[in-house]
Amino acid sequence: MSRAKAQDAEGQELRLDAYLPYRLSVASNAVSGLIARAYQDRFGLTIPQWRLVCVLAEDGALTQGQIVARTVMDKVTVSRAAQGLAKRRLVDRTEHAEDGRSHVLALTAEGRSLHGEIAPLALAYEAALIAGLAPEEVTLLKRLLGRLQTAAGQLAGEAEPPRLA
Amino acid sequence: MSRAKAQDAEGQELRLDAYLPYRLSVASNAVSGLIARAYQDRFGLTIPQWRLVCVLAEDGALTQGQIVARTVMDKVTVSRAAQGLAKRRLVDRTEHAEDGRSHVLALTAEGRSLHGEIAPLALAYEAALIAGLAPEEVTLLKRLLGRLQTAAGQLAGEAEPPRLA
DNA sequence: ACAAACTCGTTTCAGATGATACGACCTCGG
DNA sequence: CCGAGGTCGTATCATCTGAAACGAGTTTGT
Repeated sequence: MSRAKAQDAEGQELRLDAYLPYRLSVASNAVSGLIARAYQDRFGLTIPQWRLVCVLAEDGALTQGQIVARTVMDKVTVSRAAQGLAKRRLVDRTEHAEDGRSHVLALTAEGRSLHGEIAPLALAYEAALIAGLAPEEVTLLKRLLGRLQTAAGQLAGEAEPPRLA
Repeated sequence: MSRAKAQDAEGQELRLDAYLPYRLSVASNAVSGLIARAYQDRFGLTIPQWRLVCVLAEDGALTQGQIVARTVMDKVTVSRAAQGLAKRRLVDRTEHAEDGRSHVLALTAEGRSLHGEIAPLALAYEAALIAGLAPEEVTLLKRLLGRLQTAAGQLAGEAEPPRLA
């Protein structure tokens, strides 16, 4: 009995299947793998490239730095994705007028057309994934994911680990 | 108006910030990065190694094949994680009595002791991550993640993409 | 005006990842 | 038996990733 009490005091014992970071990682890998294969097979796009196309279609022309801030990608990843897209003439890189270091990225007509093709497929995948869920569950899920992300960001900023219970 | 109607018929337009696979990936990367750094810095464990330690502590001795089935990891990943742990004498690899190809992995005393050290930290991280959430929200989140995982698995099995709406 | 310090983006390098091929072993049918 | 085909785990390779160094350009301070 004192053993059970000690466990309560420490929080529950650890079970991998119930461990949130594990569940999150497994679910994310399953979904990302699915999506990645679809875009790769159908359009020859990697996920970073797809994200670039997507934000450029949404926001118009952006510098790489802005894309790094907008999406949560490393600047190296963005750089490579931009090179790949530029080589295929899906985006246009023009010199930034006011800053000689920076380039402005924008979709070409072909890039916009590609985005128009992929977007319905992307939405169909999302719809298929959440087919079994109630709309309010989806809303809540997205909100919770956002909270986890910010919580992880804050904890990463702190040098110290969380206090042990 | 006919334009808005057409959008409705296709489902909403695509916005990256609201796109579930994106949100999931970003949240997972943030959490995994945090956890990975913590285990690496404090105990010199990679995430696959940590998962191995965890399932061995939970389930006792297992073969690598069983671990592959139990966790969702590639057999190559498991193989390398097991080698690393064996080199540090945290797990013991003994020949399988009935199958000469297979090895049985089990935690050594040192491995169990390490697990005892990490588990509270792991739980503290989880607790810190979900600090802002209601308990029933956490339960629901885990269930929803499970559903996404199975949905992704099913879709990956099918050759065809989801029907466009 | 000029040098130090900073930012943008690329390159390089080291580590992680997973598909594939492989060697070793087991099993099953003849 | 024994050979075909399967499974367990490892090795190899090609790819992806991000940390760090770097060149080019800009800003700041004096």
